[in-house]
Amino acid sequence: MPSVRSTLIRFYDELLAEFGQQHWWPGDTRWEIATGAVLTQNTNWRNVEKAIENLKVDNALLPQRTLSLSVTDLANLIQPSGFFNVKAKRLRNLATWWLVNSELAESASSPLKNLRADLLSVNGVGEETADSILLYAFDRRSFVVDAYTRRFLQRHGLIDQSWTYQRIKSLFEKNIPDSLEIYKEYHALIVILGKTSCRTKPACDQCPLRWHLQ
DNA sequence: ACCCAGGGTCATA
DNA sequence: TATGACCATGGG
Repeated sequence: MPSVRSTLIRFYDELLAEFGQQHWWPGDTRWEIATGAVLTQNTNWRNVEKAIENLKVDNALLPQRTLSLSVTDLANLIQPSGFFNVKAKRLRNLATWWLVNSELAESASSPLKNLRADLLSVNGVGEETADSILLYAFDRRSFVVDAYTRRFLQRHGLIDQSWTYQRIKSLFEKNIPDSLEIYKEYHALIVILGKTSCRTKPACDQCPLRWHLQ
Protein backbone atom coordinates (compact mmCIF):
# COMPACT_ATOMS: atom_id res chain seq x y z
CA MET A 1 0.00 0.00 0.00
CA PRO A 2 1.47 3.34 -1.06
CA SER A 3 2.18 5.91 1.62
CA VAL A 4 0.04 9.01 2.00
CA ARG A 5 3.09 10.99 1.05
CA SER A 6 3.61 9.28 -2.28
CA THR A 7 -0.10 9.41 -2.97
CA LEU A 8 -0.28 13.16 -2.41
CA ILE A 9 2.73 13.69 -4.63
CA ARG A 10 1.30 11.50 -7.33
CA PHE A 11 -1.97 13.42 -7.23
CA TYR A 12 -0.02 16.62 -7.61
CA ASP A 13 1.88 15.32 -10.61
CA GLU A 14 -1.28 14.09 -12.27
CA LEU A 15 -3.14 17.33 -11.65
CA LEU A 16 -0.24 19.32 -13.03
CA ALA A 17 -0.07 17.11 -16.10
CA GLU A 18 -3.82 17.41 -16.61
CA PHE A 19 -4.31 21.14 -16.07
CA GLY A 20 -0.86 22.74 -16.24
CA GLN A 21 0.48 25.51 -14.02
CA GLN A 22 -2.20 27.86 -12.70
CA HIS A 23 0.03 30.70 -11.48
CA TRP A 24 -2.36 31.66 -8.71
CA TRP A 25 -3.66 33.91 -7.19
CA PRO A 26 -5.15 36.13 -9.92
CA GLY A 27 -4.55 39.77 -8.92
CA ASP A 28 -1.97 42.49 -9.41
CA THR A 29 -1.41 43.55 -5.80
CA ARG A 30 -1.36 41.96 -2.37
CA TRP A 31 -4.46 43.89 -1.43
CA GLU A 32 -6.32 42.77 -4.52
CA ILE A 33 -5.53 39.18 -3.62
CA ALA A 34 -6.67 39.66 -0.04
CA THR A 35 -9.84 41.37 -1.21
CA GLY A 36 -10.57 38.50 -3.54
CA ALA A 37 -10.07 36.05 -0.68
CA VAL A 38 -12.82 37.74 1.32
CA LEU A 39 -15.15 38.29 -1.60
CA THR A 40 -14.97 34.69 -2.77
CA GLN A 41 -16.26 33.31 0.53
CA ASN A 42 -18.94 30.84 -0.51
CA THR A 43 -19.21 32.71 -3.79
CA ASN A 44 -18.55 31.94 -7.41
CA TRP A 45 -15.36 33.56 -8.67
CA ARG A 46 -17.18 35.09 -11.63
CA ASN A 47 -19.20 37.22 -9.24
CA VAL A 48 -16.04 38.22 -7.43
CA GLU A 49 -14.47 39.40 -10.68
CA LYS A 50 -17.36 41.74 -11.26
CA ALA A 51 -17.04 43.19 -7.78
CA ILE A 52 -13.28 43.65 -8.14
CA GLU A 53 -13.79 45.33 -11.49
CA ASN A 54 -16.18 47.78 -9.84
CA LEU A 55 -13.57 48.54 -7.21
CA LYS A 56 -10.92 49.09 -9.87
CA VAL A 57 -13.09 51.43 -11.91
CA ASP A 58 -13.71 53.45 -8.77
CA ASN A 59 -10.01 53.38 -7.90
CA ALA A 60 -11.07 51.79 -4.63
CA LEU A 61 -8.83 48.75 -4.64
CA LEU A 62 -6.62 50.08 -1.86
CA PRO A 63 -6.91 49.54 1.91
CA GLN A 64 -6.99 53.30 2.51
CA ARG A 65 -9.86 53.77 0.07
CA THR A 66 -11.66 50.79 1.54
CA LEU A 67 -11.64 52.62 4.86
CA SER A 68 -12.53 56.04 3.48
CA LEU A 69 -15.66 54.76 1.75
CA SER A 70 -18.83 54.36 3.78
CA VAL A 71 -19.89 50.78 4.37
CA THR A 72 -22.94 51.28 2.17
CA ASP A 73 -20.90 52.74 -0.70
CA LEU A 74 -18.46 49.87 -0.41
CA ALA A 75 -21.34 47.40 -0.29
CA ASN A 76 -22.74 48.90 -3.49
CA LEU A 77 -19.43 48.45 -5.27
CA ILE A 78 -19.09 44.81 -4.28
CA GLN A 79 -22.77 44.07 -4.77
CA PRO A 80 -22.29 41.37 -7.46
CA SER A 81 -20.26 39.21 -5.08
CA GLY A 82 -23.24 38.61 -2.81
CA PHE A 83 -23.30 38.89 1.01
CA PHE A 84 -22.27 42.47 0.27
CA ASN A 85 -23.22 43.95 3.61
CA VAL A 86 -21.20 41.51 5.68
CA LYS A 87 -18.36 41.50 3.19
CA ALA A 88 -18.15 45.29 3.21
CA LYS A 89 -17.62 45.15 6.96
CA ARG A 90 -15.13 42.32 6.60
CA LEU A 91 -13.11 44.27 4.05
CA ARG A 92 -13.06 47.22 6.46
CA ASN A 93 -11.84 45.01 9.27
CA LEU A 94 -9.15 43.56 7.06
CA ALA A 95 -8.10 47.00 5.80
CA THR A 96 -7.72 48.20 9.36
CA TRP A 97 -5.53 45.22 10.13
CA TRP A 98 -3.64 45.77 6.89
CA LEU A 99 -2.54 49.31 7.57
CA VAL A 100 -0.92 48.21 10.80
CA ASN A 101 0.37 44.74 9.95
CA SER A 102 0.96 44.32 6.23
CA GLU A 103 4.57 45.52 6.31
CA LEU A 104 5.33 43.13 9.10
CA ALA A 105 3.64 40.36 7.15
CA GLU A 106 5.83 41.09 4.15
CA SER A 107 9.02 40.68 6.14
CA ALA A 108 10.15 37.10 6.08
CA SER A 109 11.43 37.29 9.66
CA SER A 110 7.99 37.55 11.27
CA PRO A 111 6.87 34.10 12.44
CA LEU A 112 4.12 32.54 10.35
CA LYS A 113 2.36 31.20 13.40
CA ASN A 114 1.93 34.65 14.92
CA LEU A 115 0.86 36.17 11.64
CA ARG A 116 -1.78 33.53 11.15
CA ALA A 117 -3.20 33.93 14.63
CA ASP A 118 -3.20 37.64 14.06
CA LEU A 119 -5.12 37.39 10.82
CA LEU A 120 -7.59 34.97 12.38
CA SER A 121 -8.41 37.58 15.00
CA VAL A 122 -9.89 39.79 12.28
CA ASN A 123 -13.66 39.38 12.24
CA GLY A 124 -14.59 37.90 8.90
CA VAL A 125 -11.30 36.14 8.32
CA GLY A 126 -11.54 32.42 8.96
CA GLU A 127 -8.96 29.71 8.40
CA GLU A 128 -9.28 29.39 4.64
CA THR A 129 -9.30 33.13 4.06
CA ALA A 130 -6.30 33.60 6.36
CA ASP A 131 -4.31 30.86 4.65
CA SER A 132 -5.20 32.19 1.20
CA ILE A 133 -3.92 35.62 2.15
CA LEU A 134 -0.79 34.23 3.77
CA LEU A 135 0.03 31.97 0.86
CA TYR A 136 -0.90 34.08 -2.12
CA ALA A 137 -0.57 37.67 -0.90
CA PHE A 138 2.40 37.24 1.43
CA ASP A 139 4.16 34.22 -0.08
CA ARG A 140 4.03 32.22 3.13
CA ARG A 141 4.00 28.43 3.09
CA SER A 142 0.57 28.05 4.65
CA PHE A 143 -1.48 25.39 2.92
CA VAL A 144 -5.05 26.30 2.01
CA VAL A 145 -7.86 23.83 2.66
CA ASP A 146 -11.26 24.38 1.09
CA ALA A 147 -14.42 22.44 0.34
CA TYR A 148 -12.87 21.03 -2.85
CA THR A 149 -9.85 19.80 -0.91
CA ARG A 150 -12.06 17.94 1.52
CA ARG A 151 -14.14 16.43 -1.24
CA PHE A 152 -11.04 15.45 -3.14
CA LEU A 153 -9.40 13.67 -0.21
CA GLN A 154 -12.65 12.05 0.87
CA ARG A 155 -13.33 10.76 -2.58
CA HIS A 156 -9.98 9.03 -2.54
CA GLY A 157 -10.55 7.64 0.94
CA LEU A 158 -7.71 9.54 2.58
CA ILE A 159 -9.91 11.32 5.13
CA ASP A 160 -13.45 11.26 6.48
CA GLN A 161 -15.81 13.99 7.64
CA SER A 162 -14.34 14.02 11.14
CA TRP A 163 -11.09 15.60 9.96
CA THR A 164 -10.70 19.19 11.09
CA TYR A 165 -9.31 21.97 8.97
CA GLN A 166 -6.04 21.90 10.87
CA ARG A 167 -5.66 18.18 10.50
CA ILE A 168 -6.09 18.31 6.74
CA LYS A 169 -3.76 21.28 6.49
CA SER A 170 -1.12 19.37 8.45
CA LEU A 171 -1.57 16.32 6.28
CA PHE A 172 -0.41 18.32 3.30
CA GLU A 173 2.25 20.31 5.09
CA LYS A 174 3.86 17.19 6.51
CA ASN A 175 3.82 15.24 3.27
CA ILE A 176 4.52 17.53 0.37
CA PRO A 177 7.83 19.31 -0.36
CA ASP A 178 8.58 22.57 1.48
CA SER A 179 8.07 24.55 -1.68
CA LEU A 180 6.10 27.76 -1.92
CA GLU A 181 5.50 27.02 -5.57
CA ILE A 182 4.01 23.62 -4.81
CA TYR A 183 1.81 24.96 -2.02
CA LYS A 184 0.40 27.55 -4.39
CA GLU A 185 -0.06 25.22 -7.32
CA TYR A 186 -1.48 22.31 -5.37
CA HIS A 187 -4.39 24.26 -3.95
CA ALA A 188 -5.01 26.02 -7.26
CA LEU A 189 -5.05 22.70 -9.11
CA ILE A 190 -7.51 21.17 -6.67
CA VAL A 191 -9.85 24.12 -7.17
CA ILE A 192 -9.54 23.93 -10.94
CA LEU A 193 -10.28 20.22 -10.77
CA GLY A 194 -13.31 20.90 -8.61
CA LYS A 195 -14.62 23.48 -11.02
CA THR A 196 -14.05 21.33 -14.07
CA SER A 197 -17.16 19.68 -15.36
CA CYS A 198 -16.83 16.22 -16.73
CA ARG A 199 -15.75 16.15 -20.35
CA THR A 200 -16.90 12.62 -20.92
CA LYS A 201 -20.48 12.62 -19.73
CA PRO A 202 -22.21 10.35 -19.32
CA ALA A 203 -19.50 7.71 -19.49
CA CYS A 204 -17.19 9.50 -17.14
CA ASP A 205 -14.36 6.99 -17.01
CA GLN A 206 -11.87 9.43 -18.46
CA CYS A 207 -12.22 11.93 -15.65
CA PRO A 208 -9.00 13.38 -14.34
CA LEU A 209 -8.20 11.59 -11.11
CA ARG A 210 -11.58 9.90 -11.31
CA TRP A 211 -13.02 13.13 -9.95
CA HIS A 212 -16.50 12.70 -11.30
CA LEU A 213 -16.85 9.04 -10.54
CA GLN A 214 -19.61 8.35 -8.03
C1' DA B 1 -37.91 26.35 -9.39
C1' DC B 2 -33.86 24.64 -7.42
C1' DC B 3 -28.85 24.15 -6.45
C1' DC B 4 -24.46 25.65 -5.92
C1' DA B 5 -20.32 28.74 -5.50
C1' DG B 6 -12.49 29.03 -4.01
C1' DG B 7 -16.79 30.65 4.02
C1' DG B 8 -17.57 32.86 8.42
C1' DT B 9 -20.09 34.39 12.45
C1' DC B 10 -23.33 34.09 15.88
C1' DA B 11 -26.84 31.99 18.85
C1' DT B 12 -28.15 27.95 20.92
C1' DA B 13 -27.76 23.13 23.30
C1' DT C 1 -18.03 20.68 20.16
C1' DA C 2 -21.54 20.68 17.12
C1' DT C 3 -25.43 21.94 14.61
C1' DG C 4 -28.45 25.57 12.34
C1' DA C 5 -29.71 30.22 10.67
C1' DC C 6 -28.06 33.78 8.27
C1' DC C 7 -25.71 36.48 4.85
C1' DA C 8 -27.29 37.37 -1.26
C1' DT C 9 -25.65 37.35 -6.03
C1' DG C 10 -25.58 35.11 -10.70
C1' DG C 11 -25.13 30.90 -13.56
C1' DG C 12 -26.39 26.12 -14.46
